[in-house]
Amino acid sequence: MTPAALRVLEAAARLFYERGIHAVGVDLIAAEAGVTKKTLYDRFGSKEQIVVEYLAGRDERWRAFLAQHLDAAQPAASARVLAVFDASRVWSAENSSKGCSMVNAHAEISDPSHPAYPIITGQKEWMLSLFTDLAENIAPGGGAQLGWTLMLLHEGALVAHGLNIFPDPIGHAREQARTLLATTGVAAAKR
Amino acid sequence: MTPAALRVLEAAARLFYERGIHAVGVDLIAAEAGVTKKTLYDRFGSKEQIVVEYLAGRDERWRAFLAQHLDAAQPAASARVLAVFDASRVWSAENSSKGCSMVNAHAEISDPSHPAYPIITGQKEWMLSLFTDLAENIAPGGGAQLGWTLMLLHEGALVAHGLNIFPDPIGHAREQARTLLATTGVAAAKR
DNA sequence: CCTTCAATATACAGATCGGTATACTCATCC
DNA sequence: GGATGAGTATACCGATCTGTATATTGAAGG
Repeated sequence: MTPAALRVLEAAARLFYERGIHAVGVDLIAAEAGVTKKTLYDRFGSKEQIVVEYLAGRDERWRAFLAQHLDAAQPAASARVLAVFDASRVWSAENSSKGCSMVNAHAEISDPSHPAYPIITGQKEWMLSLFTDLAENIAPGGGAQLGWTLMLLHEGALVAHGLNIFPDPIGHAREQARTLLATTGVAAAKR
Repeated sequence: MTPAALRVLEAAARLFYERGIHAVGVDLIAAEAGVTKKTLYDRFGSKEQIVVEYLAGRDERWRAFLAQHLDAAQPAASARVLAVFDASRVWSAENSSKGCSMVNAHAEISDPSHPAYPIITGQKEWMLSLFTDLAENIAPGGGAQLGWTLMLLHEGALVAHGLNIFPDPIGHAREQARTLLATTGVAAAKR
C-alpha cells in the first residue's frame, strides 16, 4: 500500500463514517487525501473497492484491538466477557462516536451480493460466536441463550452510544453483563 | 394529502427503508408512485421534505401502534414493559426487516441541523423516557438505571433483528426483560 | 542510462442528481 | 361557464456523480 493509497483510505474511512457512504463522492475523498483522482483509481479501481477496504480495515483493527484486551484479561470466561465490553467502551470513545460502522454501513448497503456485505455480517456473526463460546463456559448447555443476551446488551450499547441518549451506555451494559453473569454463574453452580 | 401525494410517500417510505435515503432519487420515487416529478414537487417541494415526512409518518404510526398494545395490556408497569417488546416484535415482523428506520436514518443523516434529525432523536428520547417511567414504578428510585437496561435490550434486539443474526431476538429480549423485572421487583419489594 | 512506477495536473465523458418550465387535460365548484 | 387545482407529459437546467484519457514529473532500481 503506497503512502498515497493510505491517505486515500484514511480520508475515505473518516468521511464514510462521519457522513455516510453514499453521501461521500470520490472527488471529495481525493481532495481530502491530497491526491488526484487518477491515483485513487490506479490504486483502488472503484469506489466500491474503497468501501470494501474501509470496512475490512475497520473490522481488522477492531479484532486486533479486542484481541489485545482479551489477552490482557484474566482467563476466566466471565472476566473475558467483561473485557469485551471494556474494549468496546474505549474503542467507541476513540473511534465510534456515531455508533457501529458495520451497523451504519448495513443501513446503506442492502444488496447481499455487494462485496462488502459479508464483512458486515461476518463481524456480527464472529462477535456472536465469541459471546456464545464464552457463555458456554459460564453456563454449560445454555451458552447460546446467554450469548444472545450478551449480544443484545452489546449491540444496544453501541447504538445508544451513537445516539448519545444517556451517559456511558457501554459502561452500563458492562455492569448489567456483570450482574447477569454473576447470577447465571451461581445458578449454573447450583445445578 | 392528495391520493398522488400519498402514493409518493408510500413509495418513498418503502424505497428509503429498503435501499437507504441517499441511494434513492426523486425520479425513482416518482416512477414507483406512478406520478410525474412535477406532481411530486408540487406536493412536497423538495426531497428533504419527503424524507422528513417519511420519518415523521413512521414515528407517528409506531407510536399509535405501541399505544394500542399498551392500552390492551394489564395496568401493572411490568406488564406494560413487556407489552412494548411484544409490540416491537409484531411491528418488526411486519415493517422492519432491516432494523430500526430511525437508527438507519441516523447513519445517513449526520447533520444535527437537518430537519429530520429531531424526529430521530425525539423518538429515541421518548422511548427511553417511556421505559424509565415504567421502570420507576417497578423499582422506585432506580428507574433511570433500569430504564437504561431495558433500552439497551430493546435497541439491541432491533439491531439483531435487522441483521438476522439469531432467531427471534426481540422475543428473547422480552424474556430477558421479564426475568430482569422479576428479580428487580423482588429486590425492590425486599427493601 | 534507461526503464518502471507512483505520482501530478487537467480535461473530459456519460450518467444521474435535485429541481424547474411549459403546455395541456380534466374534474370540481362557486 | 369560468376559475381553480390536481394531475399528465416532456423537455430542460446546472451540478455532481463515477470513471477515463492524456501528458508530464520525479525518484528508485538494475
